[in-house]
Amino acid sequence: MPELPEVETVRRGLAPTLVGARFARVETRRGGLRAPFPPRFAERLTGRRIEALTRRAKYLLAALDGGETLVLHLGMSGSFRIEGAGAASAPPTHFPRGKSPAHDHVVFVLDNGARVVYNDPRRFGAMDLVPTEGIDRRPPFDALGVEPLSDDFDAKRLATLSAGSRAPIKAALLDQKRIAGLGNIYACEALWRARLSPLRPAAILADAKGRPTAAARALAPAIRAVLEQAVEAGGSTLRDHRQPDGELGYFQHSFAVYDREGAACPRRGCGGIIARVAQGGRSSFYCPACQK
DNA sequence: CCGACCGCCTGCCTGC
DNA sequence: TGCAGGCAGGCGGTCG
Repeated sequence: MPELPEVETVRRGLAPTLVGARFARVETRRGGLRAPFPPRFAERLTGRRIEALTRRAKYLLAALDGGETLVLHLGMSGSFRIEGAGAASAPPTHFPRGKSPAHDHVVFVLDNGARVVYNDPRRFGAMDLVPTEGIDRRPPFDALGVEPLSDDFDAKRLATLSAGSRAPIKAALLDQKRIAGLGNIYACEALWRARLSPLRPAAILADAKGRPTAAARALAPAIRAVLEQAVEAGGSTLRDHRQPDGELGYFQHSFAVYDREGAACPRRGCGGIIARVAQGGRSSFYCPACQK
């Protein structure tokens, strides 16, 4: 599920339960996810206090006392749910599609009585434990681009990191080394808002001197707006665990173009039909009538 | 250096 | 109804 807004929603949902608490016990139910868990993972977490929970791109960072940070990534299908103290209700008896207890891979038992359970059917997620000191200078964080919701991101920055690129603009938006946190959905949605075709070369965002073009001045605010609105809505597909069933789960949202192939373009007076094209093995959705 | 492609996993939907 | 095939919100490695 998780692009930047979903990860931010998860962060906000988990923070009240996690921050200030200690890990009383950590259960790993397999040796790892996409990669093996680090050595002595559970033992190194046990007894540690979570001092802060932050987000960088699509990563969650739980800074612990003792100098290490728990790095979490949800991959394609990861989610957390909170059970016990701090949860809105009893453990769920109903799991959304695919989210069976068989895919509960890690359980964090906290000293405040809560259990934070990580579920991930496809196991594309990741967990690591790394020194907090200098974390930004080590992989994968050293390679991440600008945070699109930060003050550092604007049309000028977008132009700078696109100048001279021969990649399609859609591919450039998905490149985490340029902009960190955009995924397929919000890249499609931002391009629609900016009326730009995903097929155009990224280089059109900068002029010959690397200055932002009108396209960049449309796209940068569109990226920011779609992400801000999605965060505001609690993520497009995840609802936070303040929901009555106590679960971080699905909240279907309506998109302008994403997954709407064949539907009418929602832009007033456009009348176009949403198309789908494959780019780099990913689907891009756009309106050929109004996105040029 | 860049960009295209593949593999990692499982579940769900489609079409035959 | 059954089943093969395609597809999915991410990432990192390889190859040209």
